[in-house]
Amino acid sequence: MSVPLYQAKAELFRTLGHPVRIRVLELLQDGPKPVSALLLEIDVEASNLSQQLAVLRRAGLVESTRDGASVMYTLSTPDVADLLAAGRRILGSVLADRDGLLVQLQADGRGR
Amino acid sequence: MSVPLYQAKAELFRTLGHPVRIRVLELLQDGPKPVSALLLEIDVEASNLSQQLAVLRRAGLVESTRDGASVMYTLSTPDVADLLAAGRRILGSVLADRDGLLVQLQADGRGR
DNA sequence: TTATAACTTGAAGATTTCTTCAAGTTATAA
DNA sequence: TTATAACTTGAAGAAATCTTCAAGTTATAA
Repeated sequence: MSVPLYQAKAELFRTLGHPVRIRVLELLQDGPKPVSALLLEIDVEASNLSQQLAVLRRAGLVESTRDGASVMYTLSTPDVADLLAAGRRILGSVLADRDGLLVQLQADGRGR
Repeated sequence: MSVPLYQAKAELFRTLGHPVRIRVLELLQDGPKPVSALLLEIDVEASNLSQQLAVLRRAGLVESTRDGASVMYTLSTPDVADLLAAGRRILGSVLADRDGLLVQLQADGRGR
């Protein structure tokens, strides 16, 4: 019944393995946001975003609370920021500047 | 046709999203190891391990060199360790939250 | 009450990823 | 030369994940 630790880790990383989910987490680093705000910044259909938010919720990475007609999302722990930052660093050392991604990465790092 | 940064990030995380690949990276943190040594510690068929090693190689996370009849694997950057450590921390805070909820839930159930 | 905005959900087909198998290298031992 | 150990590879069916659609909530405005 107990899930091995390395499997829990794999599941955590797999949860991050989707462009929309990555974007959501990055946007939430700046503070709680309603779905409508996420929709303005991420180019995806509402139902699709909802599906991805559900994945993040199930993994325990975000939490939602209803606020009137809208629903607010928050990172459930600020540690998520560390993970994203570590990811950025790895990309930096691993990416042999394919089509300028490295340059984007540097700009991104300074951004926040 | 450049790959957006957040997509590259998602691919990186997805690469980590497999128990065998996680274990390989963890084992390689202690230094280079031949496939035979990995096989001793990970319960998986040789061909399956090879497939997973190929995924890690394609992602640029590990490098291999032939040494006589055996093949040595190394982390291509020590930054990988940071990523795994960050993952561990998140798991810690997320599981702690979960457990807290579980306790609450049980207490609530007994209450009525 | 009715309508609408803001989201979520379940289902289903499309796409990816996994696991396994059979076959193929490369290096060394007999 | 032949055999064997140590790995890798391509292919194929199984399993998991994605995207989209239709339908359903919940809260508020008309």
